[in-house]
Amino acid sequence: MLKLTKKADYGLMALKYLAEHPETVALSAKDVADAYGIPAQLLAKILQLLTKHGLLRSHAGMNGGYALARDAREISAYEVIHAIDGPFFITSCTKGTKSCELTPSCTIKEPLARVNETIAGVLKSISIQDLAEHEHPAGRARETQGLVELTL
Amino acid sequence: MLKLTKKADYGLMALKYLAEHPETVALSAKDVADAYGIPAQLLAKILQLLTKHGLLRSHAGMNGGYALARDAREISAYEVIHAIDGPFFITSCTKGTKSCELTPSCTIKEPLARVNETIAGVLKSISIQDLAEHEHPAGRARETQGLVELTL
DNA sequence: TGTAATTCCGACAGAATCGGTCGTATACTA
DNA sequence: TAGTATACGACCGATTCTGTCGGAATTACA
Ligand code: SF4
Ligand code: SF4
Repeated sequence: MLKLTKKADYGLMALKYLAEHPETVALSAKDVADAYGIPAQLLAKILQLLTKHGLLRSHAGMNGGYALARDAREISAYEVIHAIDGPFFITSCTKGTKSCELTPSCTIKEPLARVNETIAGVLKSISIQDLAEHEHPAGRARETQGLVELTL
Repeated sequence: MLKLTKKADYGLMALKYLAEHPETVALSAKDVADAYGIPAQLLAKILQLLTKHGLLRSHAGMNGGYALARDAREISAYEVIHAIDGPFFITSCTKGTKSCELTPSCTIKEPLARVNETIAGVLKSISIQDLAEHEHPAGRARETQGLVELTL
């Protein structure tokens, strides 16, 4: 139910971690996994996905690892989710293959498609940088403020 | 992955259908199920859930069925989802029971909680009425417009 | 009073998705 | 050449989701 997968969750954590260590050339999957207690092999696969989608740059071999492919503020949460979990749809229709078979009779897929766009917009408006900035427990620091318009 | 369950989907369809038939006193689960091709017994259980949460009023026996408990514009998509799928959380933490065990080390749950609130806000701003109004294929009719604010 | 329609409820099974592991191949560095 | 790290695919157990079944309680109506 409208829930992020843990893989996406882990991916966001990892990217944030990388964003917080800009000085290092590259961090290995294991480094990041250990920092949070994420299963290392699983995170490795996630980082590979992110690399394949151009969000990270990887380097094999000793002292290898991963680094952000662009500035943290140019990577949106939407991209991360999309890279890890595939196309973003809140409904089962529009899902390319295997759409729900009552698509023809369904009368709410249109409005839901707009809801989908709205939520996607929210996700697109959030950058890794935004996640990293808010260490501050009390959020009294400069606040990123996005305005999302919903037109049904 | 950030996807509506089919139950919630069906629930929304059913409520919309009820909203479109205000003249009838009550419609049986089977009536609605047949109208769209939804498995009848499954829809029955869904409608029962919605009843238990006060979104519908039910009446057993012959000529019984379900009717909206309030005006269609007073019922939000959020309530429907909440009634059917339970508490709304995009993350696995904050989920009361069985939270993800790396909640302590996790540094993104705070920002994600705000994203959660934002999306919940989007859902709350959508009423059954909104869904029902937009039969019009080309959405050039009066548009419902909500503004959702995202503050990370 | 009896019967049909209908809600109500719990249990359950099959399917799909998800989380995580393993094994191996490949690439890079020293 | 040895060691470190990514790359990739197969696989499996756990969980969640979808849908079905069976039966009990309610109500209308003949
Ligand atoms: S078609 Fe209607 S029911 Fe089927 S998935 Fe899309 S929205 Fe949900
Ligand atoms: S704690 Fe962090 S990792 Fe665990 S669910 Fe919440 S957000 Fe995801």
